Amino acid sequence: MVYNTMSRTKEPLVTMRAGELRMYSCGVTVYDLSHVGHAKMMIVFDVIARYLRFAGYRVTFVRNFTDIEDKIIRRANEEGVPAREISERYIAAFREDIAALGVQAPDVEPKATDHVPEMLALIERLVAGGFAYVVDGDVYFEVRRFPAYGKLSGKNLDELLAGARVDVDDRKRDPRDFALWKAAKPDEPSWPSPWGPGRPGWHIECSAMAMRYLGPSFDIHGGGEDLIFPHHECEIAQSEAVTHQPFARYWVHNGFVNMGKEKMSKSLGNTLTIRDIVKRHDPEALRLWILGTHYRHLLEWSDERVHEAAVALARLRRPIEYAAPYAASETFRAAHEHPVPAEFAAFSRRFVEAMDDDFNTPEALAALFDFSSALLGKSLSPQALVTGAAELQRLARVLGLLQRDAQPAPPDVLRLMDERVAARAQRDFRRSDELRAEIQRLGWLVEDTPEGARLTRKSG
RNA sequence: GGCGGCGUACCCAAGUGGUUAAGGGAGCGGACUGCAAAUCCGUUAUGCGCCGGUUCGAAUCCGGCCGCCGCCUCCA
Repeated sequence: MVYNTMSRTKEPLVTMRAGELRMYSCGVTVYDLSHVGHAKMMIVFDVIARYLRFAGYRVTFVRNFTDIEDKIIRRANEEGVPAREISERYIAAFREDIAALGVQAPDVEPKATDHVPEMLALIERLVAGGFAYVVDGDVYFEVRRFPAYGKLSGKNLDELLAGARVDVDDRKRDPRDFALWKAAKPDEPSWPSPWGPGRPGWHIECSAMAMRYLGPSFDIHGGGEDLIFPHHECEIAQSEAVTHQPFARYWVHNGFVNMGKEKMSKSLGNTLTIRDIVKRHDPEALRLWILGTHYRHLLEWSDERVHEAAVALARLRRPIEYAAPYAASETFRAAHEHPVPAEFAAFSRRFVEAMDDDFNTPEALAALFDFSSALLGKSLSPQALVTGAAELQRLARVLGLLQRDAQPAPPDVLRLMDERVAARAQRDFRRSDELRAEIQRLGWLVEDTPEGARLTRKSG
């Protein structure tokens, strides 16, 4: 089941082509560093894509870059460099940031400026079909000609007009009409067009790129909830006016990350960049924190909550650390080929059921935590522990968690461990404790167990 | 004003008609330990913003009220 903004209900997921799923999600406008809000959106759609693949779909995932836009141009003019330099700079920064978050690259990452011909073709068809009109080199979509306008956001045209704070531009036939093409102003990048040099409006790029890579009608279209109106509403209008078929079947929108009670936004100056967060938190902890709340719900930024997630992550990971020595040994080399014990099947089933229910990651995580407890609690056979831990990791990876295998300790840590074992044998606990503290400084935790001391990497 | 969302324990957060209201964090008591850590056991909501109603039965449905938030303008 997937919650569809269009119907405002959860609907069974039925793809247009059996076994195949085509998905488009609106990317970022590259004029500045990305913040936690972007991180949430990227992680949410990363998990959706991962899960759909896990569930057996052949997924084609497209996510664009908006690399021509007012704010990019303004910034370029401020710095006295070409717009392209700004967009390239922040595309590179964006890629670095989300790679640090473990977000997998989509199948296609188109840039708006590489698809101007496709946009022009679309606009020409809209003009030819009477859905758009030209004024002084600008081209506007005439909302009145598309009666379904408002169907996604639940707005009706009259109310839109009543509360209209839209820019009053008398050249437009109606204040609600939106720009498909903007005539070039001095000092702006421009492309030739049948209506003179200019640049594309914001909405048309997504229609053009989605259609180019996914066809006129595809399965899932996603983005932040703020894009429902006007962005996605406009995409639907301009696309469906041309194609006469549903642009996307399912509209999926993620909830925001707030700073305190306020929305995070550049204009309020309360953004927190991904880079700043990654400096002080394990990226997987950030991911766990984000996935601990349903994707459609609002999240309030808190360093404390992310820290708690780091602690929880260590717990989740523990069975993998415990299983590592066995898994590495010769005897269990083929452990992955052993079937997962039946007693663990319930956890996998619960995980899948949760994810099938509109990507309910909090519930899926609960299943993983219970799984983890089951692996830690009873004294399992090494074989059960190894296969169970492998299954736990396989599921966690669908959420982008527990990506790393347990790592062997470096030689200097092992040397200190040997020293500590010797000290303890002589009941020299003072020395033993010193060594334990020393090892901790190197990033490893020492746990004494009946089977001897165990080393685990410190996390969070 | 229009549209939408939220209010569940000390904190975060699932659950949207039916056994004892998930899970994580935090606290407290205990076991284990040389001490720890980890783990385990016990414990912290007879109640899910408030008031009514429907029902054999509601956190879940309906009505009203209170509080918080988002969109309607660039925004993930």
